Amino acid sequence: MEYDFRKIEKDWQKKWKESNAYKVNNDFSKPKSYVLDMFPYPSGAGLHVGHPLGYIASDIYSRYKRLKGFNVLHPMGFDSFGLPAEQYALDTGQHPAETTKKNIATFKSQLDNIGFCYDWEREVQTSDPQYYKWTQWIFLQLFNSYFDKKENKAKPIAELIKSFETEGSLAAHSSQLTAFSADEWKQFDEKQKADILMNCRLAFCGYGEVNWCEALGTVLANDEVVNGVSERGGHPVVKKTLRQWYLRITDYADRLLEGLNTVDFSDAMKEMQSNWIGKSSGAEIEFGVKSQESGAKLRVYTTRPDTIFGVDFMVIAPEHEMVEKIASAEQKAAVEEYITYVKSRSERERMAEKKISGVFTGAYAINPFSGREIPIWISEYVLAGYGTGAIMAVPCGDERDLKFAKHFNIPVTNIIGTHFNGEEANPTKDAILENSGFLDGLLMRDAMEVAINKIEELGIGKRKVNFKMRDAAFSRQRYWGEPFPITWKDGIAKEWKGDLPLVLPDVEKYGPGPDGQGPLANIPEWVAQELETNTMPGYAGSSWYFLRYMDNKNEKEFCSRAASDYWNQVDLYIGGTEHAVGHLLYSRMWTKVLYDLGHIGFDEPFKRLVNQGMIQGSSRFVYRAQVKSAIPLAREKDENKYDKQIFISKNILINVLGDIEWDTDIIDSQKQEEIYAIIKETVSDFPNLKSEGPLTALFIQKIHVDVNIVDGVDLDTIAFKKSRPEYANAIFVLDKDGKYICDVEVEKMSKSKFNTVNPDDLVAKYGADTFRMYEMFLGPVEMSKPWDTKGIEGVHRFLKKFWRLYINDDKSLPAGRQGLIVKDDEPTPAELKVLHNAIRKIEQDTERFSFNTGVSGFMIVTNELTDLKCHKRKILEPLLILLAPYAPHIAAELWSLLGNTTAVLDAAFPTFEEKYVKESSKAYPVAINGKTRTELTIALDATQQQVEELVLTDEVVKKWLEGKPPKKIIYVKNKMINVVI
RNA sequence: GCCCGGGUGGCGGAAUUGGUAGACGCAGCAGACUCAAAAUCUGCCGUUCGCAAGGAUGUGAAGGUUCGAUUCCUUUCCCGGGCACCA
Repeated sequence: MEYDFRKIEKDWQKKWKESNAYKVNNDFSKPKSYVLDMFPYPSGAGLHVGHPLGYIASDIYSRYKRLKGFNVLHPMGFDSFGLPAEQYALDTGQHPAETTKKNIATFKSQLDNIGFCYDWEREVQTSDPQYYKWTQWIFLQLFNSYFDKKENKAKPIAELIKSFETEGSLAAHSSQLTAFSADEWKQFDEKQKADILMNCRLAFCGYGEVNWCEALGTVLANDEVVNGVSERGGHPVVKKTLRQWYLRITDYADRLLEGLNTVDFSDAMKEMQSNWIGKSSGAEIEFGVKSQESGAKLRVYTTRPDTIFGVDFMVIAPEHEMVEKIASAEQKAAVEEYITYVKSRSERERMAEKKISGVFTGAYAINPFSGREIPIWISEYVLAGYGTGAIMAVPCGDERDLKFAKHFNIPVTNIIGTHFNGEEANPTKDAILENSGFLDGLLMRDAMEVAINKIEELGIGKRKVNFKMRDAAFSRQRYWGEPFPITWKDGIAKEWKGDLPLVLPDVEKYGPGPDGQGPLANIPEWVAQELETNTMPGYAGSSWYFLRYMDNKNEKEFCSRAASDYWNQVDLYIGGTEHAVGHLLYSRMWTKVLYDLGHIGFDEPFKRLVNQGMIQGSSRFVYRAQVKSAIPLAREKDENKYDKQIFISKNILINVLGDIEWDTDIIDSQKQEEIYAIIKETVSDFPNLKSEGPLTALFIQKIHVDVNIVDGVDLDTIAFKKSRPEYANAIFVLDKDGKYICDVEVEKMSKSKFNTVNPDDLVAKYGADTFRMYEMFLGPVEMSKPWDTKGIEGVHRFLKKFWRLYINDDKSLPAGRQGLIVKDDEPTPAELKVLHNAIRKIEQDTERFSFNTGVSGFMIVTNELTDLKCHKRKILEPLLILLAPYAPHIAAELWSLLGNTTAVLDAAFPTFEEKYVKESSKAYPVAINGKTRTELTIALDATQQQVEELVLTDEVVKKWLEGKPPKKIIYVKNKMINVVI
């Protein structure tokens, strides 16, 4: 009886489906565990082997928790709104809903193939009107709320309106609001009131810059812009200001920061989030400006007010409102030219730029303490959105400022004496200040307070806490997203009065609307209702989906309070670090808002977060030789002068060309001759280069080849010929051993690089259990690594070996002697020790997410029990329960073959018992000066003195001591012994 | 540029708290079984010197702390992720 994984897996998947084995009930009597994966965007390319890495980990953990007696919620769904489906619609005219539906069906069948324990009845899809009904509802909660700065929480905006009527603007506790009295408020007209309220709402409208592509008439995402032009078509892209929705996430900055102390995320993750929030304290200082326009003030934000005497120049953002006002007549042209240049640059480019650029405005700021005139510059490295969009530059203490000063020959003032060497800036806070007027002689650390106090005293600035984080842009000029339930009349935004959901209408075409508006602006009926034409961004639906899984059929509420009180926080959330600052911060904010408004009972969504690494693609390349024109321009159109395609094995090229960088497909003429000669050996009718004329040359191109037809680096030449019609008559120039060797490179896994591996293929060949265990065996879940299918055989072999502990599959034996060989004999102490070591190992490794070592633990226990020839029920039955989370199908089959009528899914995880693994002695490594030289078996309760005596009688130790007494003998109980000589 | 990770044999990786570097698996080599193949089993397997016993060396690089460093500290190189409209 062989391990027939195909039959076993098919049968069990069917049984589990029929018996609803994965159905999760809101059974409030049991302890709960909520295990969640970041749900996928259902791309047209389908699932590749990178996707399931986290899903398998969470599936193992869910099944493990179930064996431990928990009611486990482990759902799956789809983040099904998004740009790629819309782009596909633009290209093909197919409705995104149609393609999305198709893609989801593919994803689901691929997921089911791997044997996950999802309860599909709880599935959510963000583009489903029954789902986005509640996304819209939550948006309205945000729209109808404000952040009460005093209570530090969201409250209904109706309460604010009431307070305005009695207290005026004081009620908002906001410095940004222009002051008004209660009476004034009552006098305001509707528009004035609406504008003030808009400044308080958690979801509000403002103006923001977008990547505008005039030629395409549309707004582009950052990754659709490459080197300042559109990725599609290469059209110019400029900044354009559009009305946009925003979420006031900055009001939650402090709570988002503090909340990190209450969750179990990695330190790296917490650090990334707190850096993103970027809380800093310092001062805003106003400088008088000497320019054509008198009375202008320049407000800068600095975290180092103690360095105010070291300011040698100011830098303001090119977008800064003062630029036009202060630029001098002589500098005007230069300033305008610079601003035009900056307009064409993306924010990313501006920050990543190593080259220093900038222009002098011709104006000067006045240092309020020294009266010094400080030149005001413009540079792209200062962004308008950060702080005040203006900085005071202190070159002796800031590297970027120093580089700028050096580049433009601005003299540098040293205020920190010997701490500054003139070459490198020193950002220390521990220097004694010099050249610093009233701060002279103070330690910088202490001078900060002194400086701020003085600044406040003089009324030229104030203490200020600043956040780097900006409010989250929440609208897109796109079709495939949630419509806003908002109408606009006379410039006033109002809640749409119809019943949610406000359904996304069909459109004729997916192209942009007029004036940079989204496609919805093309629908007369939509516009006639004065509905908002923007749609919500991708992260809207994903900011709260974990709540919907708890109660996804609820038609009255987004999630009943009973369900959210029970399932509560996600106990374990798995996903990639690429979501560190986007999705995670947004969903944390939404959770806090829902909590503040009393809709849920917790204000952090994810209790524990585990990051899964990226699976990269390992691309394979072949080298193609062609005879073409030597002139680059002509070569583009030029046909290959030989009618067959010739591919040369990598090693042959390396022998001739060395291990060179392949950034060009042209090789020098002498090497061409050598390669030509080699080709000629295989291809006798290959055209003579010279006879084709002097303008003809040999070109070698490096071309991606599908990894699935390469075994390691050996190309399957027959499969290759079949892979494309133009390769049908390909000729291979092979190595001496007759092999075609491919080149290898690690890249992102993507269809276009032919390096994707479909889990379906591997499941078909080795089974889901093997696939699951192999993905885990690859390495730690958190680590990124390139995919390599080699090695999966080893895991498959292990499962076959495991099978043979239970079943005799020796075909040479008569049928009667094949089959189950498990006996009811009592196990020996050695066998019990092996089992209990395994229980401890698997339990620990599963708890700490070390699935790779868990798999190797299974291999070890299988090897050991095979060596012991152990076929005893009391050992092998508990072992099946250990294996069930990792390889559920084989475990279920053997469990049932052992005669069990209950499901292994609901067995009880075996209990580890110390008594079976207890040792009385240990083989200690004995090191001389830290280098292990021998081993001594010593009782675990031995004293230092006993150990020293034993060690000194050892022959190996004596040899190293050469008769001299040791300086010291270090004995660490249960670890090691070190003899110092 | 800034922030966060990672770098250990031919390859994936192990070493959980500073304590035997290379568990487990792949690949490779040698052998057993077989008419043969597949499957399975046994042994070897970082580099280097040595017949061997044994020694030297070795965790990206350079330094440091320590009886002892893959692990801690400093400097540095390379690779990956993020940087606000991909999801």
